[in-house]
Amino acid sequence: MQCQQTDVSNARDTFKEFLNSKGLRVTTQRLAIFDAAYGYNDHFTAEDLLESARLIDDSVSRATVYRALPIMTQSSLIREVDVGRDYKFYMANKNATTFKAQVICVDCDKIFEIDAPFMEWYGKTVADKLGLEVVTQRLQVTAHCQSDSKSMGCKNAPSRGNH
Amino acid sequence: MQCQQTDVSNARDTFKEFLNSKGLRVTTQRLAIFDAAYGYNDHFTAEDLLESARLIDDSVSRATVYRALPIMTQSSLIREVDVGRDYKFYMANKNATTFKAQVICVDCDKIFEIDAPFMEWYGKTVADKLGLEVVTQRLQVTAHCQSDSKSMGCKNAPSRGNH
DNA sequence: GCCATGTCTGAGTCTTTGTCTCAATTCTGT
DNA sequence: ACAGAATTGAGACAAAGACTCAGACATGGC
Repeated sequence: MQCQQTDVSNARDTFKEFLNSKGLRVTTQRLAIFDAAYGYNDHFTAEDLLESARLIDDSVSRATVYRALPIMTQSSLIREVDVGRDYKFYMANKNATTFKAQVICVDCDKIFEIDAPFMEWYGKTVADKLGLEVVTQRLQVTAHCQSDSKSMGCKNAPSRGNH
Repeated sequence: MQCQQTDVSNARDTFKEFLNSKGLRVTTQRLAIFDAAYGYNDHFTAEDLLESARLIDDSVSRATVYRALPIMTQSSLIREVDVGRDYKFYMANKNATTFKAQVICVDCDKIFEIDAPFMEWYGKTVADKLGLEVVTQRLQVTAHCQSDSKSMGCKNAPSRGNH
């Protein structure tokens, strides 16, 4: 817990440095939004983030959250997690960035992340073969997870927003 | 070209059979939408499809297009291609269905598809390890494709909807 | 510590994708 | 051809997210 807090503080400083380096201003709203984002241990949506940021600073507006998200994503402190819905998920990039696959349960809406190290190799292969400069890679798996005892514990009916 | 037309006719018949088998009706609108979809040699959005379908039958409404898309997807004659935008792309499933990765150029918005056969193995691995029943798998790569002579030919500025 | 400058913000409006409703229409089996 | 049920079009509706603009506020220079 204490260690976690130190991490968050470090990340916060990194974020401030990032803002400075880009000539962007360090505002209380941006910090509130950042802190809210790092308060999650799981995935969250823009609307989730708005709500949490408002607990820290109740004046934070929707527009500011939507404006802050691409900045935080660009800083690599936050990661976009696309799960093929009409809205996006985000996640604090607390761990070292290894290649991950997202497993999305079609029944209970939960998102699991698992290592997919071969994606690094795949990215290089694509870059070589096609002469492209790879920017991002995403591997998504949708699955049922409610079937049996081996499963990761989802036995819930579909619902939205409980992440 | 002639061969292609035969393919399209076959697909049309397959679609009619699919509708019948599901107790769904064969309507002029559904066929117009289907023909419009098979008229594309590339990816298209729901709005693109609405426009093209109206060239065949100008009474086709937006609601009917959106209602037809899941039916066509279910029939496997059309494939959903998610590229992490706020809207979905679709594609006629003219070729045999192998596992594909989508390469999306961040500069010119073009979508290339390339074989990614190892995804089948990966799906099985995930299923085994986690006790999940895999439903779908998607591998997306975003990249710059305008850099050099080896590239696939995109030298364009960003723009939307030119597929 | 204060000021001027230019960035950032909040509130609300607007856009876009996609869904829903319901009366009118049109397939389909008989 | 007919009845009955599925389908349709038009438009209302919903939700995510972008845009606008006047007022607020970081920031660097003094």
